[in-house]
Amino acid sequence: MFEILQQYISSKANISKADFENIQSVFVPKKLRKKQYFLQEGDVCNRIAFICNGCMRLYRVDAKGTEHIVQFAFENWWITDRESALTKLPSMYNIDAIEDTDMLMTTPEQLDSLSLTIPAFGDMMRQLQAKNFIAIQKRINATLSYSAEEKYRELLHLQPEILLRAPLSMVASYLGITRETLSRIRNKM
Amino acid sequence: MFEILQQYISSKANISKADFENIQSVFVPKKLRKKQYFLQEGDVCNRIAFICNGCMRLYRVDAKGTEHIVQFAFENWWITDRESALTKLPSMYNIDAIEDTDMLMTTPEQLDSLSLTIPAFGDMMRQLQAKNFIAIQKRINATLSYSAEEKYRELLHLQPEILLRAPLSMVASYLGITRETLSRIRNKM
DNA sequence: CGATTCTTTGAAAACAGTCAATCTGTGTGG
DNA sequence: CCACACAGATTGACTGTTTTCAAAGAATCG
Repeated sequence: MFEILQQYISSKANISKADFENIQSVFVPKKLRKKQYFLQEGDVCNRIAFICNGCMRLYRVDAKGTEHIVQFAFENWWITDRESALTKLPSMYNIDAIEDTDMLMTTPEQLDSLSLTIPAFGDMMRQLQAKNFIAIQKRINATLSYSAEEKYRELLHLQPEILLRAPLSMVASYLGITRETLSRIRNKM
Repeated sequence: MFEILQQYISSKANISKADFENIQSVFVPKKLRKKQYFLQEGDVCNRIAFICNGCMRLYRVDAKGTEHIVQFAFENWWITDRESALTKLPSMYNIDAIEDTDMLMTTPEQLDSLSLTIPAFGDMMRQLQAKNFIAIQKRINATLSYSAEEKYRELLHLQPEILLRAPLSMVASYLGITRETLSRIRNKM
């Protein structure tokens, strides 16, 4: 699993072997079965995971019991609840695996301290956050501007991998529409 | 105007007078009239502004000509289009003032270099980005989970200042609903 | 095969959008 | 000081989209 992390890092930043040893040393490998939780609502999140293999989701359950998926994460993505990690308050989100998943786990604090001691790593993390922010802002935009069908078309265009790997009911939840509506849209197209 | 920035910074980070001199030196004061643009769609954004006084909005105009407000910004907020600033590509957003506004302008690059030379300032900026990310994630959540009325109630609860300072048509655009729907919701309550 | 999980379909109801007209308040110029 | 224009907010009637609820139809897995 560490090779995957190494490949990922070396594709994004110029980091020496020695530094990579340091980076590697803060991670712990972990496997999750499909449906297994990484974080449950009510728990404080003090972990962040790098996904080597598999697929996860971050979602919230509303008062009526309906799930709303905020984020999917695949290979070479990071996943955590930043809010709870920052505030140390119980999380309102759940994170679980939607496929059997291999990941490398560490804490946000350890990533921060790596960022300080290895500037190139810090730059990489900042780049990452910036891209993340941009992606999420685009999503706000899509949610505000588009009808159900347009949102689906945009997803098809920008993130087709989600459609290949997540069940349609989760795709619907991610788009903020019902399964039934999504089913009808697909049928029409 | 610089006193406002100084107050803001000293409330968030422990920074010496000398360092503050350095920080101050990269900012240029600028006044915007109501309706004046800070950024127009199609231009590359290479500026970031700290708002000392007034109120601005970041929004997109869709194919039908409808405006969608992504963000409001008030006193002690920063505003920019991170996407265009990072990619150096033309922006798809507009930023303008919805009140006469005093601001302090600089470039993202200068903030980055300050972050490197003054670690406490860098920490502050990272904290800020993290909070920003959390806020925007909550907004995704609201957009996905709530009906028009629930979104309005949440706004009333979490960001009442928007209702006090922005015309209702803009509030509606921010919530992703029409003026008319917002008007009817308010009437009913 | 049987059981679970996921997807589709239909009909009715709720919700929000559209269009057009009216109303309200504010500020400007005669 | 009044009349007018303008921007913003409201209202009503209508249309269209999406949800809801209930049922049935695939697909997957042990």
